[in-house]
Amino acid sequence: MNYWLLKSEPDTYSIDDLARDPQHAEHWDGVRNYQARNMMRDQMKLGDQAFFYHSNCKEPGIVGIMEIVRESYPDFTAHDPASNYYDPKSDPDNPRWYMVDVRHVRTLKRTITLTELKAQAPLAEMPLVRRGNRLSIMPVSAEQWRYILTLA
DNA sequence: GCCAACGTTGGC
DNA sequence: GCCAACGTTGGC
Repeated sequence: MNYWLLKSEPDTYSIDDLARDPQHAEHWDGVRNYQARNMMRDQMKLGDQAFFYHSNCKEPGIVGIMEIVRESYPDFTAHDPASNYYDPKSDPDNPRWYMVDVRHVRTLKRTITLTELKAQAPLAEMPLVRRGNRLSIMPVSAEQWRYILTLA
């Protein structure tokens, strides 16, 4: 099993939105970066777990845990002109972008803030805490996963 | 709102 | 294939 960290801006889609969904599950759409797409498309497997990370907000950090409940399939929002994620260059017959389905596992009692994560020596290698990293999907090692959970 | 860092685009 | 210009991300 693999572990991941998925970023979302809470103003757009928050952990509460996911928890509120009747199925507690949603498609993770709008990934428009090739590196992130490749990881999602090629390495994200059913049953993998992922941290839900709130970005670009007052208190950026890890707020919850999700599980991958459907492996990658074409991101239909890329072909919807009304969508913010519309990509006219993506051919529906040869989709450029993919998404997975995630299920809410639990919301942490508190946010593990980016500031706090940056202060942890065992997490120094995480792309998240490294300068200038903007990947919206990144792998988390089993060691890092366990360590982060001890902070919660 | 600022701006550094990074990815993408497209002319050449 | 290079690289300047531009757009986006996301912390602060």
